[in-house]
Amino acid sequence: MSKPPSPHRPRALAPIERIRGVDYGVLDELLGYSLRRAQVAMFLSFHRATRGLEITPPRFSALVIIGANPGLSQSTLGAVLGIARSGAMLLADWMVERRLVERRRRPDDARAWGLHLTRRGAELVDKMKRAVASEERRQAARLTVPERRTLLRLLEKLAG
Amino acid sequence: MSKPPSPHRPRALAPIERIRGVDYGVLDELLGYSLRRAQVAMFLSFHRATRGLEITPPRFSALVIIGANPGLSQSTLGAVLGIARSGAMLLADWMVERRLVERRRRPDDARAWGLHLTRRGAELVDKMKRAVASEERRQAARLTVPERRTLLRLLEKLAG
DNA sequence: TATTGTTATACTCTATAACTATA
DNA sequence: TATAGTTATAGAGTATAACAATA
Repeated sequence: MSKPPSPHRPRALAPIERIRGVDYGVLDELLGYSLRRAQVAMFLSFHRATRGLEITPPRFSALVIIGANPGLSQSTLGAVLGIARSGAMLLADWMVERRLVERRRRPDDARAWGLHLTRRGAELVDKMKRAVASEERRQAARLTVPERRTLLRLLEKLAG
Repeated sequence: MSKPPSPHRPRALAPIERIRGVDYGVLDELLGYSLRRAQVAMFLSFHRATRGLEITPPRFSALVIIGANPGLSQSTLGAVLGIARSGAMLLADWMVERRLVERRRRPDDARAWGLHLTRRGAELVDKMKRAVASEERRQAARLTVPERRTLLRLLEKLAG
């Protein structure tokens, strides 16, 4: 790989500690705040799983989605991830540069690209899926198995 | 108020829709992804509650924390919010400029500022607390009351 | 030496807007 | 007219590093 030794900064990776002696007031009763804390915790878990790779949650999601939906257009990818077309394009550029994804013209619509995982991309996704799921299980070990299932269900219900 | 008509962009406020016909693969089973979707949903709820105000979740959290802990230092505020000292300072500047917060010297430590809500700040926080909690109840109406309580508990347990 | 606040700087992510090619 | 992709630009948020004053 002809990539420079990755000036990839570690970017302050620490959980949001609960500070002793501080009163969190109404924050402790708000879903928004609890969600953020939980999300930071899971982000750290994700980071442990993908250490050394240059992967972020949106990049991981994009690769998984492309793997499950070969030929997906960039616009649809953006819609799935909840980002603008222009951002989806940058994401696609990033994946293409690393030869994880290929753009192929679509026979049905000459405007759109179809995104496809390369062999290399598929292998990486498989590896990451396993690592992320495994590290997630480790983090979620704070919960019982039924609790984890309940949490997933309630989150889904909340997000609608 | 002598503030310009707020060049405050609305910043693409839309939920992350589930796109029909797209296979989400393993994402549907990962807590990380579900947490993000739920968090976006709650952010939108937060935004509806604070519409017109220039408030963001970190600013709201900061004001609540300062209200509950008068005299808090900027460094501690940063630790509570999980951001760097320099960012906590910018946050404090923002609140001081709007006369929501005052910096007062602390008798015990001449290096640190103590942060205090002004009258105006306290009033705003009270108003926002009610609005955010009320809008959150509306969003969380997708859940039953015990479900909401369970969700809060599981999130807390997960974040540790 | 360590910590608080401060300043300067840089980087990441993502949005908006305008443009082009095609539908 | 509408949509996919592209490009350029801008802004929010937050990090790191270095410095002064104080502990």
